Amino acid sequence: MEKILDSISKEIAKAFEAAGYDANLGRATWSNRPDLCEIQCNGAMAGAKLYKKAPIMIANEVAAKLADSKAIKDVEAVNPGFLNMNMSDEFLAQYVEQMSNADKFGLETGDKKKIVIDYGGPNVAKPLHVGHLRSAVIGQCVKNLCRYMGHEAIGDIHLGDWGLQMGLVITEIKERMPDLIFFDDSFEGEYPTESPVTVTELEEIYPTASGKSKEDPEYKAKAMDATFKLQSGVRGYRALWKLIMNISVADLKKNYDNLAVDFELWNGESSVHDLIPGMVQDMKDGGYAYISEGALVVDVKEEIDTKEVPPCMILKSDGASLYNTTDLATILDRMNTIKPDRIIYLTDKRQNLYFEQVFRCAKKTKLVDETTDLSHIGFGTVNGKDGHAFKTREGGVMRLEKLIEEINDKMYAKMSDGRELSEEEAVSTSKKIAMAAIKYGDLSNQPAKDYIFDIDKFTSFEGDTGPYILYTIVRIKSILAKYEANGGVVADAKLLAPESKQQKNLMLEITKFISMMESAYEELAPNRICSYIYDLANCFNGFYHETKIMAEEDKAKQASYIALLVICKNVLEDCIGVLGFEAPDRM
RNA sequence: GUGUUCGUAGCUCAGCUGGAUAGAGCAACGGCCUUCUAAGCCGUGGGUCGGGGGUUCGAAUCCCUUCGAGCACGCCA
Repeated sequence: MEKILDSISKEIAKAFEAAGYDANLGRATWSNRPDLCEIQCNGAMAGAKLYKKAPIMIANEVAAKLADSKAIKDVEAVNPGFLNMNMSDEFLAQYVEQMSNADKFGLETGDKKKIVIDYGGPNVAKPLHVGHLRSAVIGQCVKNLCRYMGHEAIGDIHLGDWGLQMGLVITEIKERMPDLIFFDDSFEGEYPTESPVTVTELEEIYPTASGKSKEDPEYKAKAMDATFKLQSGVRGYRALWKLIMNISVADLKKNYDNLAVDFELWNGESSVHDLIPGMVQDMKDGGYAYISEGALVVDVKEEIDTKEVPPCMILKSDGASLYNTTDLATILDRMNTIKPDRIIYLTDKRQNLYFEQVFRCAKKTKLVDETTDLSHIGFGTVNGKDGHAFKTREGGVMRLEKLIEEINDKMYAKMSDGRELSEEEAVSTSKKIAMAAIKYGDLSNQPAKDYIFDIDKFTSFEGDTGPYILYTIVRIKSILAKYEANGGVVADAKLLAPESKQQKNLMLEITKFISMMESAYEELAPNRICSYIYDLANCFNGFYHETKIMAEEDKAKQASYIALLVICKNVLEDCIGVLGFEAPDRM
C-alpha cells in the first residue's frame, strides 16, 4: 500500500499546485521538531527563489489550501517558511487498521528476484572465531531481508576447502601417521570411512602445520606437493580429504545452528575446481586474458577511474590458481546452475578493491551479463574493549563457541535470579535472550564500521539492546494473554482514533514500517531495522506507562488498545525475525 | 605515493536525499513499583559536530584545504 508520507505529500502537492506553485515542492517529511508538529514540509523555502517571493507568503497560501484536508490538521505556516502540521487522528487510525489487515503490513514486494548470498566463508580445519560472527549474522539477516521483500534467496557458505591449507593439514597428518593407508600409493581397495583425526585434533594440526611451513622450506614444499596431489586427484589424498571435510562440516553445522544461521548450499572452492581450465581457456580465447610479469591477468581499469585499479589476476606465474580464480569460477558455476539476478557477498571490508576487480572481470569476460547485480558488503572488524582485535583474556583468538557459551551462561545466571521459571524454561529463555543480545549488538552497528564487542555491555541489556526489544514484546504478550484470560477476544479488537499523545506516537511509529523496510533492503542495512524497532519499543513503553490497559473500563477503548498492541507486537516480531532471533513468552 | 573509510557528549554510537534548539545508550545525579513484568518509565547535568575557508536564506550533512587515525593498493585469502 501507499506509504503514508506519500499520501500526505500528494495532498500537499495538490495544495501547492492550487496556489499556483510547482507540485514537486509539496513533499512531506516527518518533523524533526516533535514539540512543534508531527509533519513538516519545507517546500516553500525551496520555492522562494524560484518565485522571487518571501517563503512565508508561499507557505501561508499553501496552508490556506490545506485547511479542509482529511489527512492532516493544524496546518500552520511558521517563519521563515516552514509548513507545520499534524496528522488527522481518524486518518491515522484508518491507515494503521489497513496495515494490520494487509500482508506484511502493506509492504509492496515487487518483482521477485533470485538472489545468491555468499556469507560464512569458514575454512575447513580452522575453528570459527569472532571474525566469523559478522559474516554469519549479517549474511543471515540479509538473506531473511531479501525473502521478506519477496525474493528467492539462496545462501551459500562458500567453504575454504581446497587450497594450501588442506595440503598443510594432510602433510601434518602424514608426518604423524605415515603408515595410514591413504598414503600407500599401491593401495587399490576401499578406504576407511572413519576420519583418522577428530575435529579437536584438526584445530591443533592446522596451526602447527602452518607454523612449521613458515620456518621450514622443506616442509612447505611437502605441503605444496600434497596440495598438488589432492587437486590432481590422487585417490588416497582425495579420500582423506573427504573424511576431513565430513567431520569439519558436521562441526560447522553444529556451530552455525547455535547461531540460528543456515545455508542452502555448502559449496566451496573444491566444487568449482573442474570449471577452472575451461574458464581460463575462454578468457584467453576471448582475448581478455594476457600474460603480464609471468602471470595471467585481465585488465579491469576503466576510463573514469580516479584511482589505480590493478588488473585482475587469473593464474599465478607458476600456473596455479588463486582466490580470484575460484571466485570467478564460482560465479560461472552459479550462472550455470542457478542463474541468479543478483549475488551479494559478505566479507571483511578490506577486500573491497579485490571484489571490485573480480566483479569487473566477471562482467568484462561475460561470465555475467550487464544486468546481473554483483554487490559486496564489506564489514568492519569486531574489536575488544581496548579497540584492538577481539582476544580472550589470555590474549588468544576467541573461539565463537566459547563466546556464545560465555554469554549464555551470564544470561542464565541473570534469568535464575529471583524469577520463577522452571529449569527447562530458564535454559531455553536465556538462550533466546543471549542470541538477541549478540545479534542485535552486531546488527545495530553499520556493517562497514568496526565495533566494540563488550561482553559486559552485551549482557547488561539495558537501553538499546536486543533484550530490551524482547522485554517489550514479552510485556505485550503478557497483556494479550491476560486479556484473553479475562474473556476478551484479541481477534475482534477494533482500532479507534488515538486519544493520548503516547498512543498517537505509537501509531505514527507503526506507519513508518513500510518505508523503513524498503530502505533497509535498498541499502542492505540491518542497522536500520534495529534503530526502528528501538524507537518503536520506546513508543510502546511510553504508551504502556501512561495507559492502564487492563484497568480500562470502556470496553471499546480497551479493545482499541489491544488492537494497537497486536499490530505493534506483530511488527516487532516480523522485524526480529528478519534480524534472526525470536522472543520468548516470558522472561 | 595513490585510493578509500572515518574524526559528533567522559565512553560506545545515531543523525535518511542540506532545514527550526545536533540526538540515543552507558556512566553521574534526582524522582517513580499495594495497580498490565522496574530487563521499565520520567527528569537534570554534559557539545566551538577535529581545525580553517567556501557554496546557501540555512551546513554535522555539499565543495576546497589542513591536521589526525584505520584500511587497501599484482602472484595471501
